[in-house]
Amino acid sequence: MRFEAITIKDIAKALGFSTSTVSRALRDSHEISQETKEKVLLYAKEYNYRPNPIALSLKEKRSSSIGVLVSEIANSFFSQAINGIESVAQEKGYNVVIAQSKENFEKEVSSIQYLASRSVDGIIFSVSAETENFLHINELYSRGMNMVSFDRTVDFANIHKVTVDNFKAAYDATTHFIENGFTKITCIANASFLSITQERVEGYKAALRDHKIKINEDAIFHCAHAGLIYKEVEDAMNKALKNRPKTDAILACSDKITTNIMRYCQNKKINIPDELGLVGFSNLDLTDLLTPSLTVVNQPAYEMGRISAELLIKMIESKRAIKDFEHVVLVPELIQRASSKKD
Amino acid sequence: MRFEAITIKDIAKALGFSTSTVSRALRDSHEISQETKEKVLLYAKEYNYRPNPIALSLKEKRSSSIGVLVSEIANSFFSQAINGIESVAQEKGYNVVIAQSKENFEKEVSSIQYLASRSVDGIIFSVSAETENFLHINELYSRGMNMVSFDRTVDFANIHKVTVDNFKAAYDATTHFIENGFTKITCIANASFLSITQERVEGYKAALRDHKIKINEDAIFHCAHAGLIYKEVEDAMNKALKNRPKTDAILACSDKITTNIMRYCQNKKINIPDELGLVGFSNLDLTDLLTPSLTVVNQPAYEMGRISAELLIKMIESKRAIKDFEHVVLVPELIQRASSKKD
DNA sequence: CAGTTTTACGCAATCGATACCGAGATAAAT
DNA sequence: ATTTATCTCGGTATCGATTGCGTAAAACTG
Repeated sequence: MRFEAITIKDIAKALGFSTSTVSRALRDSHEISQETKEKVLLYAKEYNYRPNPIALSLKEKRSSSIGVLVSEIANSFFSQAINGIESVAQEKGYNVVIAQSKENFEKEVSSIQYLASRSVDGIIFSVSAETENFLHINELYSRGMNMVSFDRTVDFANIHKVTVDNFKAAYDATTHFIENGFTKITCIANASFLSITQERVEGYKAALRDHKIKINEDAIFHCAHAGLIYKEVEDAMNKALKNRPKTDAILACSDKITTNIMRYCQNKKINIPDELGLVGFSNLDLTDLLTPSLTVVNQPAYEMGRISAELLIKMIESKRAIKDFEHVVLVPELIQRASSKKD
Repeated sequence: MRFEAITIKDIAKALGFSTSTVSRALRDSHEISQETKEKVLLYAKEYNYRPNPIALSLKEKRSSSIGVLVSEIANSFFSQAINGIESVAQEKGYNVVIAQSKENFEKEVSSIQYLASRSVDGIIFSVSAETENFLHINELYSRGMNMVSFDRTVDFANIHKVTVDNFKAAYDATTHFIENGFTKITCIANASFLSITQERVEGYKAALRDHKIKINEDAIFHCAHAGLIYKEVEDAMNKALKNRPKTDAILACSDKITTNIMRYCQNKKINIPDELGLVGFSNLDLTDLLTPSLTVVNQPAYEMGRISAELLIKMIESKRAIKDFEHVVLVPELIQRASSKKD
């Protein structure tokens, strides 16, 4: 079955005009008489005429749609970001096409090529946890695709980037621990080559350094699948608590890692914060309801999505190639709750 | 800036063939010599040729994309459902265009018209909490748009529907309460005209009836904005606990209502389950970590998304109009935890 | 060897909308 | 009265890919 819409040709035939006349009448051209315009507009309105965007896309060589590539939709951070992207896109007359990498490199490559082959006008992306090289991104980019990198960004110089100040986020979280009497702080983060991981780990180290606490590289763990798999978090926690019996706090550097650490502590009956302090990066809106309520680093995901979409659309609609690339850095919020405060 | 892809015309010009020959060579037509085919395929591969989907759409009168209308992406149920839709779409070569109603009727109407005007081949939708009439759906539907209704469904006879057994879900949850010694059970649900609300309320009532517990209409509350606004849940809770001082349990009939009730109880220092039992509809994966761990009705959102997409794509690709419409009813799962069990 | 079939390709229309160019009709200017 | 604008409108190419139809050359038949 097929949805049949009325075309400019139908209107032309019905009213006895040519398609060019109808087209011009609809676009309120000065070279069409008032009388003709009225007839056409009336008919168009009555039959609910809408220009076929596909025909327009072919003609204009643009599709008025933008692609979004994230690792997973069903992740509060990304769904909030998509929410922001979608809201701007709607305002500006674009639609949003979504693809997921599922933290898998091959799927990321095929997804991004899929988006490109679907003729999107631009792509907003956050790389997967397995993405060590950016050839696939670079290839598309150098062929002229408009792209904005957000959250987990890439090391190109000339591309718009929208991130949060991950260094500061981790620095503040670590400092918060120290100020609350925790000193044996373990950091469990995503894959080591991700931009966000490096920045967060650096922030963590800097805070320790500034407070004259010795940095122990064995107290830094990486989860290759972004904490998606419980076992990788479990392994890290086992090692963290075994290697360093005095570990008194954990800085969890991603949403899923945070959740899985909570689950681990519940399974192992580890009391938070008495036995172990916890601060996690999380965008879930339930963290205040956990027991103990969870101290979190909350990222302005919606805002990141909005800004990314605005930058991308500005780029798409720009007449000439962009020379000045922006790197927008937003400020994450440390929400202090019970999980990081000793009695 | 614009992304320039190689076209069939470029290949034709480069190799000295006509576009028809190139097209047929790429499609491995029998009327093209082996030699020519090899030349064309080699060149196409080298320059990474991909057919322009927009041109194909115009020709084939289909866009290979499906629209999804939900109330909110940043809702675990819907993001999981979209996840399922996207996975099927990817397999079958479709892309997914997403629109949100934000539980607002006007936005739903404009969003669905937007999707239709974007030439999607079909639409999967769940109506907003404000949607009392279905004229906008019916209008599109009668004009031949392929549509699948999921979750919050509509009362048309001839449309594919994918839902869960909401009656059973509420019946089982209520029975579970009763079996655990709760008898003064209040039900807080979404807007009264939503299909899911009616089914859940009926299930709740039936369970009471079957256990010879008097049904009190004052113990049934409706949240017009699906619990999105804290105040509406707060108001309902205030009335529930005031009007019926003996209320000993709450059946929360949606994700956001559940969360907000938790928040309310925390604010008011109401102990769950000692003072008040709680069972909520929720698809969050954190509910086991709450204190007390939350008894939930978990809906197979991912599966609902997959099935909806499969039905829709089958419909799109069917040669003739569908006559037999399916109503797929999945079984939600009651996960029994601490919030609904007295010591 | 004349006639027929097969092979291998090109031409042109099509999808819907737009825009350049041209042209008839009327009005205004010389 | 003739020329020149001006106003309105139509014809047609275009975007990229597909496909029915036509056809020249090669291969084959009797």
